[in-house]
Amino acid sequence: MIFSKTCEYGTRAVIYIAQQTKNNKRTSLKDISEQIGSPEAFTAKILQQLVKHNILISTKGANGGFAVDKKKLKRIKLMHIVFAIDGGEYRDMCVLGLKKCSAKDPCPVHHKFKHVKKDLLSMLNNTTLDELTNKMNDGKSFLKLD
Amino acid sequence: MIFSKTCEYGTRAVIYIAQQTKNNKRTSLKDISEQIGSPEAFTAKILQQLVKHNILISTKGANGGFAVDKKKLKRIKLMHIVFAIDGGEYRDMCVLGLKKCSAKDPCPVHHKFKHVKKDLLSMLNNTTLDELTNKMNDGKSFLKLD
DNA sequence: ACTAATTCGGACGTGTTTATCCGATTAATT
DNA sequence: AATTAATCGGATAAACACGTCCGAATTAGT
Repeated sequence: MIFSKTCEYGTRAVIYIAQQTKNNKRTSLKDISEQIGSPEAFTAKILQQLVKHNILISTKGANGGFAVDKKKLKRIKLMHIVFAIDGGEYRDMCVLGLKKCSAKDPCPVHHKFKHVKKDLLSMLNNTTLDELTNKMNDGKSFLKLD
Repeated sequence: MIFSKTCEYGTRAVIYIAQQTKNNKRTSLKDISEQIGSPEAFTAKILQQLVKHNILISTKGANGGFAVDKKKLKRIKLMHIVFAIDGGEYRDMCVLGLKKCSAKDPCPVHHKFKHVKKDLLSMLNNTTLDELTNKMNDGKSFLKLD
């Protein structure tokens, strides 16, 4: 859909990990993939990527696992996760796939789409990890639904 | 990006064809793919699909080519093209990729995303082919930019 | 009738995303 | 020291999206 599957799994994982972090728990790959309903080995790759981008902290060995730096919970935005995985391509996306679609040289849909794009980007840019975990803890949101 | 490449090419093609139709010209695959900058053979497949979905009319043989039923120019919406190619998946799309994300059982991003989704869908649902070709004829929009 | 221009349909090839597997490494527990 | 539980990194496989090729069918013009 709008984001790659990698990005979807990655975001769900980060939210779950952040939630556990708030409860002072580190969480393992196995636990994560079970809780968010994602393939384990594939999720491992995604988490590695997020560690490299300093969104997650990992510790090896027994009792190891993943966590989020608590100080960063309010600083990390959805945008950071999405950009870490899918790259910054969303900035200049064009509905019709033109490489250089701009206000000056627009595709026919440009001006009707720009508001949607702006809203999407500001949503990604304003939604914090902290906020999302709160919704989880309220018990009113889910990371796995079939 | 947001739509598949197939869908991007397809939409560009339909807009170009509609523009030619307005000038009472049928247009050939070769012409189309040149004008919108898409791979010819691949575009052929997409156009076939759009013919099957009654968005385009094709005529075989010498002097053949593609056109849009003029009476439909104001009836065909961006949505119809997108749905014909990518399917109706956009209706229930979830940022986090959950199959059954809804107001009742939402993912943590659901309520922040629903406005964006609504705007996107209404944009697709309100933008007519006629309107898009007008922007082309004004010379202020492009279907090919590199 | 013949030729040229075109779409149609099916098979095939390529590339990217999604996904798995396994050995190496690290750290806690016994 | 040995065992166990975990992440890391590289190779590989499967599925899907993207793209090509070519012969068959159709139509217009000569």
